Amino acid sequence: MSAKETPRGRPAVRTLSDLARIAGVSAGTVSRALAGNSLVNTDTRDRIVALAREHGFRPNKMASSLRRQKTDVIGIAIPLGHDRRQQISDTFFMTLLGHLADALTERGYDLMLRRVIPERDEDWLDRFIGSGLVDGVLVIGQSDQFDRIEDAADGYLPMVVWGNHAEGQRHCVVGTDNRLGGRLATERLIAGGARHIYFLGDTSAVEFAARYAGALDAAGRFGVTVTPLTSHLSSDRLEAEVAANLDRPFVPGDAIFAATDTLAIASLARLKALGISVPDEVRIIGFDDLPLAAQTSPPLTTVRQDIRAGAFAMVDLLIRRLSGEETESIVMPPRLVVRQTG
Amino acid sequence: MSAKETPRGRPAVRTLSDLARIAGVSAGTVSRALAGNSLVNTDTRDRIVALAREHGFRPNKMASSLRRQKTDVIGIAIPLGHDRRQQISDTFFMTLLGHLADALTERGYDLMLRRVIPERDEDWLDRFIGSGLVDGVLVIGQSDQFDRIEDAADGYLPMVVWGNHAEGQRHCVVGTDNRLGGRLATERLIAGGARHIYFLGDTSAVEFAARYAGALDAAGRFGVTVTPLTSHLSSDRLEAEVAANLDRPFVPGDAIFAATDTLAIASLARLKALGISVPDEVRIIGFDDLPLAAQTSPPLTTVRQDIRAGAFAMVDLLIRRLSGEETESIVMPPRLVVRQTG
DNA sequence: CGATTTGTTGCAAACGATTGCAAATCGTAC
DNA sequence: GTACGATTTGCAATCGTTTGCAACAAATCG
Repeated sequence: MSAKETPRGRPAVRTLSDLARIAGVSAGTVSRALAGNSLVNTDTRDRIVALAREHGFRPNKMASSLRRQKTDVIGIAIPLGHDRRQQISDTFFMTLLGHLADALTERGYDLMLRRVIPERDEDWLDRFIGSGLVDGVLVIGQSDQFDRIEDAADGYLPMVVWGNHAEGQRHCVVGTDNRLGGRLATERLIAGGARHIYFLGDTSAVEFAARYAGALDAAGRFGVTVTPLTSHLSSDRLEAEVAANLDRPFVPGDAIFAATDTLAIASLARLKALGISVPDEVRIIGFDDLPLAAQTSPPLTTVRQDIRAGAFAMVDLLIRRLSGEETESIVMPPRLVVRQTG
Repeated sequence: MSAKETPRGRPAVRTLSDLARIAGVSAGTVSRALAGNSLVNTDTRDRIVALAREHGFRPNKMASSLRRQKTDVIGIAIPLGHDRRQQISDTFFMTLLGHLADALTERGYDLMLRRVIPERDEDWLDRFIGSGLVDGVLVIGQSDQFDRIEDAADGYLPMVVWGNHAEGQRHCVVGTDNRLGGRLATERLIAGGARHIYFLGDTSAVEFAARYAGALDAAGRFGVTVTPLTSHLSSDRLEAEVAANLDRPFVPGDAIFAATDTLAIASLARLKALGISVPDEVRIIGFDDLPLAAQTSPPLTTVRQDIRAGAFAMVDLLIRRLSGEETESIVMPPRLVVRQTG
């Protein structure tokens, strides 16, 4: 009982050498046999593969990674801005993550998830990149870390970021044209008679700032005013902040453009509680088109981001960058989905 | 330009030996210095740490893991049953995942996510465990893989599963008392006058089967009938299946117990579209108490699972198992949250 | 039958960090 | 001035896999 044993009482076969001894060949041969495609006699290979299966042997990935200088793991970093402690559970990011998992799995990569709080750890991105743990990095959301991401991008090719695209930026990004989206939503509200628009969201996040800017673009052209109402997304603050922000007298011509469906849905619920009719008294448009948007009552008018397409685009770009290509960013067009709230 | 260079043009310092040469010490000393707590002269340590920072050096985690036989990574496996292609984006799992990420990060572990399709890969769990990539494994949902999980648990201690607890099972599980939850929901419906209950969900998944069983328990005692209506959770089928299942004449005394809030919310929307009033004509109770449940209209009555507590419990158990303890399973009590639909 | 090719295998050196052990240094006490 | 203990440091083996190179056998050719 000195050596580690399997449940069935056989001494465990843990290394290539163990298996090699049993098979009566060298470790190198076993390695080649299990790798499949190399130059090993077919009979030997089959014999070794059979033995490996029988003993439940699997090669140690750490050793393999070290030797090959390749881990077949893609890192996914989720920077959580100071305010949004719980943002990782934000539906949008989670949906994106799900699709990324699909796309990466399909290509044979594992995902390593890292939740990051930038102000507790200045060095988060370089640490992740330099750890040798991952072959490439996907960053979900720029949060307030735009500059740090730019810095990292200078010395590190295999990185793709979900977020907003700014003129002349150096890191490769996939995202929706947030400014255009903001413009579309606002134009729609104005066409419906809005004279004063409340923008609900945290404009210190780059992507939301762009949506806000789009709203201003449209509003400016029609002489409509836009008032930002700061609301954060963390589930513990969201409801209270929305409630506080909507605790005001609404007058005809008021409308709400929410930076996110999550905020729009919370607003909808809040206004209903206040006895304010949507869309008759106040119109609301959201952003994202989460699956739920279609199921609220009344169904939410919103700006659609194609999350699935975005995820697959990110993975595609990353794979190309892994082989050295300097890919361009992709900005996807948003689409206004008109339902009943605005 | 022969060696790899940093953006600023210095030759890159990639290994302990590189840094050791610069610092004029041996690699071992650098290792100890960076590890912090060892027996190195304070001055030398500070000097080395400063040099490391200056050159942006970080030790290679692969090599470290290999040598220490420890990765500081916890694997999270998400088995996707045959029908639920997209289940990874199911809100419940995503919320759980978010909390797991919180809890693990707090303890200094990284997460390695693996989406798994059991019937395409019989060997998924053993492969994950044996890869040497992870120190321990959390499995999110048993799907239809109960037996395989049992097998793996025999030879592998550091594994904790989210799911249903069955009498005498060997793997350590954290979950809600699904049967009790089903009973609570059903009793409530019956107390409200229900004479016939439709169970909406896929009873081939263990956890849902238990909720169904709980419904039968309660119904049996009161002579009420329960009809299962199979509905899957994958986002591409959900809406259509719910629609099809609810396309029937409802009579007074009919009520719906949905295996999941997601299904309950879809039902709510569907009934509204059909002009059937909830809860006046049909009462609905869901399961999970997702954040959205409070925001539907009318707000959803549901059975609450404490996802956050569950996640932290899983991590806690796993940590204890990592140090050799044979922990017991934890079954958490569900709580009926009465809102307005049932 | 010797020389060359082809096909398989073994050998041993990586990959980069960690760590037990031995060696070196320093200070201090006798 | 030597001896002893306490710190610091260096040396070298190790984790388990991969892979270039050389060795070997079998097969082909002249």
